[in-house]
Amino acid sequence: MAMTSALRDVFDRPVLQVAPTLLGQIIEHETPEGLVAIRLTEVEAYDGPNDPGSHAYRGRTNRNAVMFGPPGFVYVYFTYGMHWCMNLVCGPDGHPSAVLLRAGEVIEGVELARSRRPAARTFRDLARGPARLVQALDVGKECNGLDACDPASPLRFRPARPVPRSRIRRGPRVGLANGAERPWRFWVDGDPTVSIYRPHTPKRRRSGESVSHE
DNA sequence: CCATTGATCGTCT
DNA sequence: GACGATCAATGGT
Repeated sequence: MAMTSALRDVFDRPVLQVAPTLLGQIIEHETPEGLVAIRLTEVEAYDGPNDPGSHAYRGRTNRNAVMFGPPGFVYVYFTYGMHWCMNLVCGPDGHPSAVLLRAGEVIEGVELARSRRPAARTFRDLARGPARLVQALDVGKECNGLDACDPASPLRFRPARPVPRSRIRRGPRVGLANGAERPWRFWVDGDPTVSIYRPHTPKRRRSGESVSHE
């Protein structure tokens, strides 16, 4: 079937163009428990083969396969042994780029989101961070490969008024060992739900563990 | 507010 | 075998 729709056109452009326009727009997940909707306040762009910070930098693997498909689909990955994060695939079919959804404001289903985020002390912490956002939505690996542009998909993109360019800031990406300096993180200036910046910290070896040759 | 640290396992080399 | 596109708890200022 032809993969065309006005909604998909939002994502079928270079990822650096798409990323800032997603701010202010909405991602929502409908489950048997109910609906949670989040207005995006922070995202990061990852540009496949040219980007040492991207999961697609070293080519296609089983994990990143969705990134190599058509735009508007959901790429979910597992990290740090315990967290899930979600992206929306951008660019033309075959170009592995995507936008990581880093933070947002819960605008529907606040009580449900709270029940899924017992550690969140405040409203603003419900989706303040990529793994937190995914937890508030109850997204996991079963959502990998879903079409966010299909109105029948449980996990879908809902267009809304984008944030004006004048209120958008950009800066280095978070938590990357390589490519962090590229200013491909975009956020809504002054929004309390934007995540706290943490630079990459290499993993420390526990004392007593051997150090390889050197 | 800030800095530090442990948790935990899929993925790739 | 090493390392994460992270978070929460803790303790200090």
